[in-house]
Amino acid sequence: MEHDKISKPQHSLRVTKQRKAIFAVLQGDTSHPTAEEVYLRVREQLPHISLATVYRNLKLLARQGLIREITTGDGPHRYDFQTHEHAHFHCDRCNRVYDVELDFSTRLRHELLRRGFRVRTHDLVFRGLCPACQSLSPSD
Amino acid sequence: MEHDKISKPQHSLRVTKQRKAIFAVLQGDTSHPTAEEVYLRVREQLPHISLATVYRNLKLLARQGLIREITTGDGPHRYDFQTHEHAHFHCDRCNRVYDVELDFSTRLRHELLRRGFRVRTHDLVFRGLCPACQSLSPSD
DNA sequence: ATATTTGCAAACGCTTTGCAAAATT
DNA sequence: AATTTTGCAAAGCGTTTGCAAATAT
Repeated sequence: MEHDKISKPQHSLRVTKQRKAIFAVLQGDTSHPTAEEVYLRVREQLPHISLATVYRNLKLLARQGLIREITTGDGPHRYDFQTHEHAHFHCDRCNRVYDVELDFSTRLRHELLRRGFRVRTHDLVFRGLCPACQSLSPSD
Repeated sequence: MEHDKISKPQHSLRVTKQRKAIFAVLQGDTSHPTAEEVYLRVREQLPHISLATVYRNLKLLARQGLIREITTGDGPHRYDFQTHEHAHFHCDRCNRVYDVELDFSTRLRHELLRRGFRVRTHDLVFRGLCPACQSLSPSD
């Protein structure tokens, strides 16, 4: 107990039906759902799951690097099954989040390293109007 | 809330002492303060200002493009007097936010445009350990 | 057998809001 | 005079947490 910090066991993730279901929902949903949206979809399979469990697992899975947490800067976090290098576009109008396949970080991470920063993750989020919303009248 | 910017009339910004003080604090503080921190500093000048007024004005000034709102993805928003193109680094350990002068968006914005997106803003936030925190033992 | 995980409810941190009074234009 | 802005308190949203029971290892 005097060596708490170093001797803590490594949180071995257990395979629960809730965890599996959450992961599965995300795997089959490319819309970058929020925790609430994941909850609603998981409930179709597990009607008694609690929202807290969804939040807990999304955080956990993200920390493990199995999924990706997206911070849009407006509203709730979004979750992405895709963990590979890519950016996002968040539409001001419809709130949809689009994947943007851009390879930009290799060079930039390198620059950060040169400046002495140890980069763990990064988020590149563009905001504006998506193609669909540009073709609508400004009022509706 | 979203359609404010397109449907509301010209919001002619009035020059109040609160607004001036908030802007001035930000101008003289390169630490990327939170709304709460701005509040505490403004209170030295205007002891009766309310936190709500600070929040309101920071949002307003950011919407006008006079200051920049930074979303770190963890904790409160930060505010930056610097509005020119640059990225940020948010330290996992000390929570400091560093400016990172990187020129990356011209090319990327161009790519987004080609894909039909109209980009209004973007945010690039790196996370990890800053130089100062790397030289400390993991426990303290 | 032990550690983790769950559901529930309550609390949390940050931010926004309704209102009447005050200040700016 | 008209409109915006303020301070206050209350509510809001998204998220986290303490707990005892249930479950996975």
